[in-house]
Amino acid sequence: MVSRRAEQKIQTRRAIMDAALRLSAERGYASLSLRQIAKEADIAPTSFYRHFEDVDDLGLALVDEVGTQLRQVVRQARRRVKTSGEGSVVRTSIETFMEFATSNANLFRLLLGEGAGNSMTFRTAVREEVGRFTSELIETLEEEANKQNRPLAHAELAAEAMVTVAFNLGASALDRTVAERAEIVKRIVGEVRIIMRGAEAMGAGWEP
Amino acid sequence: MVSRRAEQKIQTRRAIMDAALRLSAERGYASLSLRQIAKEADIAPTSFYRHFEDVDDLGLALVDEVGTQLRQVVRQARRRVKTSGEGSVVRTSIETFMEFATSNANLFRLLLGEGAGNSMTFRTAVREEVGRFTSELIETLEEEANKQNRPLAHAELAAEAMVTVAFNLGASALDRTVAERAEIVKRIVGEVRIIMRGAEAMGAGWEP
DNA sequence: TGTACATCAGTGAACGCGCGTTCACTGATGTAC
DNA sequence: TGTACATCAGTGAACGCGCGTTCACTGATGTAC
Repeated sequence: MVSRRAEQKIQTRRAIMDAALRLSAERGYASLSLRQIAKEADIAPTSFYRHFEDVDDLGLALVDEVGTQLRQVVRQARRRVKTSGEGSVVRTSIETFMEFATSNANLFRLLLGEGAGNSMTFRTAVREEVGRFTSELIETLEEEANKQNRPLAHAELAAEAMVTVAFNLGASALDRTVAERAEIVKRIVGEVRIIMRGAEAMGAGWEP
Repeated sequence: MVSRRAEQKIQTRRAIMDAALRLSAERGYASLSLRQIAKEADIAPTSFYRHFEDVDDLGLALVDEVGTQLRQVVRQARRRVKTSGEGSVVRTSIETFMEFATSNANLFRLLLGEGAGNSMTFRTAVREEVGRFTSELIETLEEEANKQNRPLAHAELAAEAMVTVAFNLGASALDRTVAERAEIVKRIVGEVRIIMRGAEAMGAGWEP
């Protein structure tokens, strides 16, 4: 699979995916047409079929890609904090996440902008990708709790709430101006802190 | 505006809105076509224009309707708890909310399933409706905090996080079986409690 | 290395289809006198 | 009350358009000998 032909094919596939991302940023993934994508990618509409079964199949490939990238980036940030030993892991994760979301708005919108409105397969794929992300956050929370000897109640619930807040407010930030976006990031950090505090309070057996 | 003609017109308008809701439950609002809606409503495609400017205009009317209904229902539940004096206001609100969401799945999906992927006007309208809901929750939280003499920190952030969690997990519950749905409701309640606890902990000046 | 054949990414023409929108219309309902 | 006219919700034909998909093709690249 290193022949000129194979390389060319991979390149075209890439062009199609990039074209779809560019278009979905403008008009949303749900309204993409095969012909629009083909035109944007500079290929004949019929050539699309050499790479994907249909537009939905392309969507799945994109969701997979954005999910993988996002988890990679956040994992790296977490590792950086761990080894350097400075900064809060949770907070750094959120900041890195928002950075990624902002600079990969097109990819990210795909993961969140479009919960419903699309085919069932697509929705399921998105949900799984978000689930994978949540799982990694649960692990991080539990590790951190053990290390600091601060028990956490309901790490799964706390993680799910954090991811839901970050992803959804994060998605809403993409439409906004830079100033508004900064404001939203502040709110996300504040809300995640409240959740963290609540989980710690419940873990400590603290009763109001 | 009580003439036979006017009554008829209102009835047809209702038929169009109901048709759109039925169809959007199956295929999602974003993929509705004017002709499909007209067919489902048993009118000629051209008659649609006697009631709405275009499909987007119909969407705005639906968003307005579902938002108003939802706030009304939750407000009533809150009042009931207040006057009877039994049960937690917050918890009852969530339960009522989920009941509404479940039994008005079509309307509700419209409010949440479709954050992006649609026109900017539509997204803005949805956001405003959710904002109105959040505002009412903030008031409730503050009233409750005063009454119980349990100070709350960042009521706005806490309310936003609660609404985000409830709306989004709530929306994801609509696709599921009854058993899975019950499970999700439990998770929402758990997560909202964590948020509540966090806000109280921060308000009490509790530091870990 | 040269030749003959196989592969296969990319193509262009053609298809039938559902779409949104326009237009001039119909005929029941409403209004003025 | 009866008559003449105005209103206007609902219509059916027609339009041009972009859509997804099929098909037989081309010609560069790859492979076997």
